[in-house]
This record gives sequence, structure tokens and C-alpha cells, in this order.
Amino acid sequence: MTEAAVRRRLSPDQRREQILVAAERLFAERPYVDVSTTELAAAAGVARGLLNHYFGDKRALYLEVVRRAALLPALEDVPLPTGSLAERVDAAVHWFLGSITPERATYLTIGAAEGIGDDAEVRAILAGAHDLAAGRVLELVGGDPDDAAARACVRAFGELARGAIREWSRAGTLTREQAHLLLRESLLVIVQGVLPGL
Amino acid sequence: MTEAAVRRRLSPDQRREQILVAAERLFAERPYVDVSTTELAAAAGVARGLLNHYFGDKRALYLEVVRRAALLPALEDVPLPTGSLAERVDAAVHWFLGSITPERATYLTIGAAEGIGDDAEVRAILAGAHDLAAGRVLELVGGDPDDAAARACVRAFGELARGAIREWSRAGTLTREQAHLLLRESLLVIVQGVLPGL
DNA sequence: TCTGTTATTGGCAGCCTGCCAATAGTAGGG
DNA sequence: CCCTACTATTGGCAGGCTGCCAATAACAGA
Repeated sequence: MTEAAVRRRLSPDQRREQILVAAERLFAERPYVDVSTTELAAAAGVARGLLNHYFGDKRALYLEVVRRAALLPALEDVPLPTGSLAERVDAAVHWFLGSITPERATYLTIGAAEGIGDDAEVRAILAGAHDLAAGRVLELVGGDPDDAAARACVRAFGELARGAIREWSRAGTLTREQAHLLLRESLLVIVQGVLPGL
Repeated sequence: MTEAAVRRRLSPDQRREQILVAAERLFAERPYVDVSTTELAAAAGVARGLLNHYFGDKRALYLEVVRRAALLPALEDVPLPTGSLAERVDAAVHWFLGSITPERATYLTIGAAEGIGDDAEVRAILAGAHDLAAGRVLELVGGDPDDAAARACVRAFGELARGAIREWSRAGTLTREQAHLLLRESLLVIVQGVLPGL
């Protein structure tokens, strides 16, 4: 590849974004250790040292990528639905399923293929993002977002939701309708059969 | 520590086991990259080169540890319960919750705190173990283990189960009874409200 | 055009990993 | 009891990767 060897000077924000985009792609398709900083720099069309300049070290860059990927569904806002409980539950499920588009597929690889290893910082990032999404769902279905136990239940439901979405969107073992059915019925019974009994 | 510097010669099986035990501990409490082979060897009381001799490379050792940890609950067998559907569901949930003892806590860190990164081999290991557990649950509740869609639903339920167990056993945000209630009601509605509608 | 600012680069030093030849426990035969 | 063959085990070498830092060169403003 006869790359443009001319050194161009971008604004820090642009350069930062450029590096993050390249890093997100590489980190998503291969495990952390298999992606070298040399490779990251090449993919971003940048000298290796610049990664350290902008992010400190490789790990910090990685954490930034994880943060952005994890927050994807939680960021978009959705109008609070009205109607019966069944309708609000359906709307919540619809939102969650719809928030996973092909170009957001990176979200699905989160925590799905890594092994053991207790990384406190990564755990905090994921926990925060998942909790945010859980709070959103709890609002949508008309629950109390300040009820710690209820929130924990919905966080656990989030695991079910991500699992179902992976079965549908990656494995192809469920259709979207089947995933929707699974999540709707489960969330409904949680809201009206489990939360009151806590 | 004035370690026993005497070089002792063990049987390959013993040495292998000794290394695996040490590696499981280290890999469980810190991310892969932060655990050096030097450290692994020291923890096992062994020269660094011996790791390569027994496992090939660091990654292979790691995969072996993941494999053992992931298979923990799936390995123990449980008698098929009899009685009503509700009773069988309850028994299945009880088995899953009971399979997570403190000394098996490593199981809970699986896929819970690492970030993104699509590792095909790790994914295959985890998928196999989770599918095994799903098949077990499907048998316990009297479903058809050969129904691909049903199996996918129960695999997704497995995610909920691991999430609930983490909320209970690690975060402490749910009591065991609450986790049990959540899983029982969810599994019940899946078996009788979702699976028939596929 | 020139100059100051700072985005960007290239190379150095240290650590980690995989490999391999050398070493030394240990069992079994004499 | 000694000695030898087998092989478990070690230590060091070479290559690659990472973090750091001083040198360089775009670009804006005067």
C-alpha cells in the first residue's frame, strides 16, 4: 500500500477519534494480547508513540474502547411508553432488541468470549453500563428505579436479554420473533411475579 | 521465603496438576496480560520453561484453566427429579444455585469482567460448557434436548442464572431466596409459556 | 515571511515470551 | 549397592512488544 506518507496535523479531537475507531475494530475482532500497538498505530495511520501520547498506554486505550462499546444501548433515549403493563413491557423489549443493529455488533462481543480473569476496571465499566440499561428498563415498565433488589433483578434480566440477542443475531439459533417472545414473557413475569415478592 | 531449593522430580500428571492449580488462582484474580509466565512458574514452584514443556505456551495453559473452570457445574450429575413441572423446575434451579460453592467461585468470574474481543477458542469452550448445562436443565424440567430453539432459550436462561448468582454471591444485592425466586419464576414461564410457542 | 506552539515521529531500554541444549533426579538391571 | 539409561527439569539466548522521551515539523498568528 503506497500510503500517504505526508505527515498531516489534525486536531487532537479528530486524531483521538480516528485512533479509537481503528482500535475498536481491531479489539473487537481479536483478543487484547493478539493486537499489538504497532498494529493499532498502523491501522490508524499513525506512529506508535502517538497512542501513548493520547491514551497513556495500550490498556487505557482498550478501556476507552470498552467504555464506548458498553454504553451504546444505554445512551440512546426512548420515550416512556404508555398503556397496559404488557404493552410497556413489550415496548421495553422492543427497545432493547432494536438497539442492536449490525453496525453495533461490537456490543455483542462484550463479555461473551473472554475467559476468566477479574479485571476490576473493566468490571466497573460493564457494571455501570449494564446498571444504566437496567434502570432504563425499570423506568419503561413502571418499576421503582431506586429499589435495589428490583434493580438487581432487572440487571440479571439484562444478561438474559444479551444472551437471547446473541442467540438471534450471532448464532442464528433463534429468530427475532422467538427472542422477542422469550424476553417479553420473562420480563413480564419478573415485573408482576417476582418484584412484588421481594 | 527460604524455599526448598532441592529439585524434585514428580510424575508428569502431578506436575501438570500442580501448575494448573497455581495458574487457576492467578488467572482468576487478575487479567491474562497482567500474569507473567515468570509469575506463574514461581507460584507453581517451577522453572519457567516447564510451563512450555507441559502446555506449549501461555495461552494453551490459559485455555486449559478456562476449560476446567467452565465445566465445573456441568460435570456433576444430578438425579432426574420427579413430580409436577413446578417441582422439577424448582429442583433444576436448586441444582444450579447449589453448584456454585465458595470454592468454586472462579466460575463466577467467567465472562463477567473481561471486555470485548472475539476469541474463537475461548468462545467455543464457553459455548460448549454452557450448552452442556443447558441440556442438563432441559432434561431436568422434562423438555426436549434435541429441540434447537428450546435449547437456545435455555442457554439464554443460563445467562440469567449466572447473572442472578453473581448478584447474590458476589454483589450481595440479592439474597439466595430472591435469586431462587427470580430463576424459578423465569424458568417456569419459559418452559410453559415460551417453549410451546416456538 | 517568520516565529512560537504543539502535534507527531523515531529510536532506546526493559520486560516478556518461546525455544533449546544442558543438567540432574530416579527407576530398574546387574 | 552401584551404575546406567531415561526423561523431568532447568537456565540462558533471541526476537518482539511496550512505555518513554527528546527531536522534528506542520500550522496558526503576527
